[in-house]
Amino acid sequence: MPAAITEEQTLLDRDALLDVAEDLFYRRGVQAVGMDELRTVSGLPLKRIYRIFPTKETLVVAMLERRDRRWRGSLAAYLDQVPDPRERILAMFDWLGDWFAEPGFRGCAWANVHGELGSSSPAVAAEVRSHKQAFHDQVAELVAPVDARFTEPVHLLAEGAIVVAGIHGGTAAAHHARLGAEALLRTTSQ
Amino acid sequence: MPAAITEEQTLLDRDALLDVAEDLFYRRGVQAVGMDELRTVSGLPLKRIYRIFPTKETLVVAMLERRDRRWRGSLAAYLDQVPDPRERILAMFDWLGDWFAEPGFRGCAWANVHGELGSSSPAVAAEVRSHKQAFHDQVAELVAPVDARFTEPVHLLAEGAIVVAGIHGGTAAAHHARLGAEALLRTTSQ
DNA sequence: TAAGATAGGGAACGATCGTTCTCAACGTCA
DNA sequence: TGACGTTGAGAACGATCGTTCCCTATCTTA
Repeated sequence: MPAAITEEQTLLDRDALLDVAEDLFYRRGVQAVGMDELRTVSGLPLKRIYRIFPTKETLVVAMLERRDRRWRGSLAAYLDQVPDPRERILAMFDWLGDWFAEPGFRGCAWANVHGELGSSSPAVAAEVRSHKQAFHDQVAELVAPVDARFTEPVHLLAEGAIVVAGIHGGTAAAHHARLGAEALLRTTSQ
Repeated sequence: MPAAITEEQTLLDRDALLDVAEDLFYRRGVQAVGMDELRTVSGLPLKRIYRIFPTKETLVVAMLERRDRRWRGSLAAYLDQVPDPRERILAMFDWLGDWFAEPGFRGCAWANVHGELGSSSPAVAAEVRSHKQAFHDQVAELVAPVDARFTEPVHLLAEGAIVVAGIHGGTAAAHHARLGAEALLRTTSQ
């Protein structure tokens, strides 16, 4: 009803909209959720949605961006609590296990979106690559204090665990990956 | 024009249709390819398509089934050429690298479809789980002659390599996974 | 208080989805 | 040869997609 929407309100709406979009897109896939459903669930008028995000594609990219910040931030905060470098590497797999155990866990949101839209939307594909690269670099920083040669296998164990957990459910993949990482780390003399 | 379609013709049409569906679904995603496009590209009348597969979902499941037989068969044939048990494990990563290098490689077809339809189609989700379980068991048979404790990490390295290669392209992930497997295998005394 | 600008609510747009139906044309068998 | 049954070609169906537009109601400013 008012005749002027503050910039602050726009940011609030933007965040509320991303909350709804992230939940629905992750649960059911991007193409299975229409803009009308985002309107219904968020309670925001379609006009406002399209003023904040001119297309569905930009909304998807923004959702992935914010999720990336939160996801990697949560991981970093968890790892910061572990002082020992070797234990910190293994803690990543504990963090993954906690994630897998969350209700509604359905694998890697970026990989899922990439499989669905990666070949038709360059913007989405770029955002997914950006996240995956950032996660890889985060693993590299985590592993470097022990032995940088373990960066790639540790990273691949983590990625493999995410995929397997996403399809089969449960936390077993995180434990298996952790055991694999332990075995690798043992190959370096202290 | 004829008034009776032989069972043999049905099998030929079925295979030709699965060829088209597998190619298009893998390249662009399932939801991005309509039944009309399958008709156009395959040259088969829509009526015949729906006689062979009563719904799009059954077509997707059949496509995944056949791809699973071929994919795992190709891997098994490649591994059969390698007599040494340790080398045979590493050869799996060479085979993955060859796969990653194929033009049009776009990651794991099963993971992609699972991300797109897994939450809305139980039949598709079951087929994906079946394939992933079968691949896991294939890795278990491959690894057991050396040391069964390496089954899970080797499997996760392979799954991780597939995801990373699907998003970033290139064969580097296969080489990294192979190096990781070599390091693991060295931890067991010959 | 009157004029102008912008908001919300939701209908409407053209396109496309998976699926079904119509109908003329043909092969098969009495 | 003629009735029947099945086919191919594609129109048509209702639903839904992302996006735009209309119109009334409200707030802001003169």
